Amino acid sequence: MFALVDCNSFYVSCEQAFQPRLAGKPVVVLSNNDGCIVSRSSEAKVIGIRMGMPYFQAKPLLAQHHGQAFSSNYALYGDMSRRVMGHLAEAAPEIEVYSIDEAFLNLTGMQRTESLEAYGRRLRHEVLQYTHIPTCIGIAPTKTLAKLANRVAKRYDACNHVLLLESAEQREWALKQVPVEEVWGIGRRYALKLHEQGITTAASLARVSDAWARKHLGGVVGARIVRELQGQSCLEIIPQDTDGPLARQSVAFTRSFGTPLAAYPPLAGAVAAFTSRAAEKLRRQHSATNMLTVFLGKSRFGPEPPPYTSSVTLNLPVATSDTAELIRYAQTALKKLWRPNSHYQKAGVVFDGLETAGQQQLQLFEDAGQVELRVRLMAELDQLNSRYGAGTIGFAAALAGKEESWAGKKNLRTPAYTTSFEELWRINMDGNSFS
DNA sequence: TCTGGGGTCCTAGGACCC
DNA sequence: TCTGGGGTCCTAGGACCC
Repeated sequence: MFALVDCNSFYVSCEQAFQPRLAGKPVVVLSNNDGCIVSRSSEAKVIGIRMGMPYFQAKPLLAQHHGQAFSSNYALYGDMSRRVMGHLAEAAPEIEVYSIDEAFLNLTGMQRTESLEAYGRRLRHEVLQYTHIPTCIGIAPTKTLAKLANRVAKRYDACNHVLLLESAEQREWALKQVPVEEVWGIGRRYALKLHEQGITTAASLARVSDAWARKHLGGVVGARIVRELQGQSCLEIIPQDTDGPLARQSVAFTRSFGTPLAAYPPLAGAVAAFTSRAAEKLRRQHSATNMLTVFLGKSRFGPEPPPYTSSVTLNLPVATSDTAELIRYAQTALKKLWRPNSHYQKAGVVFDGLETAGQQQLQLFEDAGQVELRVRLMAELDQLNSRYGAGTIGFAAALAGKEESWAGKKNLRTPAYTTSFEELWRINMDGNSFS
């Protein structure tokens, strides 16, 4: 059996954990650049604020209902996530941290001491008590059904945040409650296709043939979804080592600009800065890259016609994680990409083809001592930035045009209460209130 | 004025080789 | 008249996730 533990309105719940006065109010958290809504309290959902809604549209609604918006504070959310996951890891034999606010648990053998339903309720209570983060928990024989049970638990008050699907009758009932577009793995395109076929609920999707699923829902992926809905487990828990960051197969840093950019110099500055940040991520997971992509994006809402993004990919002769070297390659890519009289709204740098650092072959004629020196320089740089804050030290190329043009907005951010000494939670000792 | 960011996996089709 | 076929590798693009 699998459990899927999902934090409710996670970013908003993190803000509420430190500001109890926000309880019961419409509260939202904004995406980077304060662009759109990425997390909503249930009160915010009720007044009609949709996921992904641009902030400027949500603003009047929030004002009217005395709600509040916050810029996203990833230092805080990341740390709160680690606390929640740490507790879950202690409570189950195996855990897969699926996203910042979700985890799958393997519950094999857990029924011996208490019922799975009692276990789920106890777990939820403990997480709430230790972290102030509310969760919902779905428990079922497959990961896809556990996700579905979680959905139903979120929706029906009668479930009281926890739903166990054990018998065939329970499963059939739950499948009927969930629209097909809410099944894990069914996105907008597939949902449209399914509706055209008269398949509107998870229950009817569970009855399509293997061949049909293969043909119309992306091959093996679709076939797997259907089997999992039928109760046949096809997806295992993917555990990860708990110390150090999860090693990714690609690493990216992309951002929208504060204002659209046409001139080359500030774009070059932005791309250099984004390359630096992506290279830091690379080194943090002890990887080196042999493939670099730079892309530029134009506004989808402006007068310019599609395509909205264009990119250039370079295959590197030797895998590297050296910021200076990567900035040089990125500038080469940018020169190929940039067109005069275009107004760019965003840019990004992506590294693919990752290898474990230190395994790369030395380039012919390259001086080993020189390489060693560069590696140490990067390590020093990372340490300084980690101790004194991101961007304390970096490359001059990454500064061009920053303040005037490409740096984004983040005007409504709350303090990083738990990870920054400068921003610790302050308790006002001479009054009765927190400040 | 103002519309996010970072990932994964899969398939189709071309290039290339024998 | 007759013009192979199969395997592998790579990449672009689609679809999905949170």
